[in-house]
Amino acid sequence: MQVFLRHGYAGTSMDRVAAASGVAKQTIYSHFQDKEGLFTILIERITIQRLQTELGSETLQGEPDVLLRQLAKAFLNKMGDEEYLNLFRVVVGESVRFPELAQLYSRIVVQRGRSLIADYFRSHPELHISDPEATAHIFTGSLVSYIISQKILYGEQGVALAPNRIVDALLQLILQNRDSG
Amino acid sequence: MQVFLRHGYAGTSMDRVAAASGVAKQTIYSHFQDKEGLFTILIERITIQRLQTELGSETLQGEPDVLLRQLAKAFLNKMGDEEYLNLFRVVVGESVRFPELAQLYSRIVVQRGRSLIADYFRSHPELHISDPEATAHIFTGSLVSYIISQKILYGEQGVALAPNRIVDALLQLILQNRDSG
DNA sequence: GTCTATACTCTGATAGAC
DNA sequence: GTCTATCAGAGTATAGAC
Repeated sequence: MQVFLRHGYAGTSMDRVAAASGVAKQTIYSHFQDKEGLFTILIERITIQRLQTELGSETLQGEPDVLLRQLAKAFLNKMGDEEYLNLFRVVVGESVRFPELAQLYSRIVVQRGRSLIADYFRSHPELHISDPEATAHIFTGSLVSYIISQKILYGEQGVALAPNRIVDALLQLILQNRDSG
Repeated sequence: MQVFLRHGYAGTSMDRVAAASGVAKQTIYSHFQDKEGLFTILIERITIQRLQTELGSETLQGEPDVLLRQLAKAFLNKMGDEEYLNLFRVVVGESVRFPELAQLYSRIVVQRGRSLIADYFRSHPELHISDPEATAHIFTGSLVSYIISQKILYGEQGVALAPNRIVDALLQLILQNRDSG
């Protein structure tokens, strides 16, 4: 898995996989059909595993300004992890060759997170959010694209943009229309 | 170039490059140092070329609600183009192996677009945007992540989210605090 | 055309489970 | 003693960089 995440599908040789996992090549081929099957199952496994690690699918509760800020921070932390970045890189990089994996990732990670937040927005009508789904996308999307531009495209070595500024601006936009009561 | 964009770096053979470009392999090696050099120069070239096609680096002008909507639509159109999607896939997928390319992409495409919009926000104080740079990131980032989730991760085949809903929600958030005059 | 890398297979040997 | 899983390595056919 580490090898695939680091070198991508085409850049990974079965010899290296065997060496890294400490087993004989033959053993791998007795458990998995071929390279493609191994890759597919590994990515599937780690993607689903990520879901459980991340959001225990609990419903979100708490004061909007506190909870949303906390959520944003947790989100940035999780996605900033090197293993997570590599998973994203591989899924995006191989999305043409392995569209089912990309779709799995989309369903499991992206859509799940978005609807969790959308539900939260729906349960807080005082925020006056007319389209919770779209607003939830803006919330998560701003954070995802921040990680992409800073950590994946190494934009932080150019003009760095502090994470707090994104979070502050985002919360200001989302909360500015709520009832004062 | 088409071959690299479609199959990634490791997945591209020089034989195929030669066949696709209609020249002999030897000719390629007489013009470029090696596979890595060819790849680097091609991606550099198309990235820079994209900049000019996209935003002629003109300053943005016009009424916010009109201009921003128009800008968002144009943005979604450009990024939804298949060649553009493939460029993004390759740059992200190879960002560990070719960090300079990722950074070039970040500087040329991401940061340039962001500061163009930030400048526009700065020139419209009636919008009361306290952090133009961060807000510009939210604007572009929401659109980029929309394209990623819909077109790259094929999320549109799951729960589709109409582009208009994103744009509407985004404009509502950004414009809701402006002076009525 | 050359030389290397790679996906995948075949063989024979080793070791533990019952 | 048989069965099953594993291992190490040689071997094949093909693709690929140059």
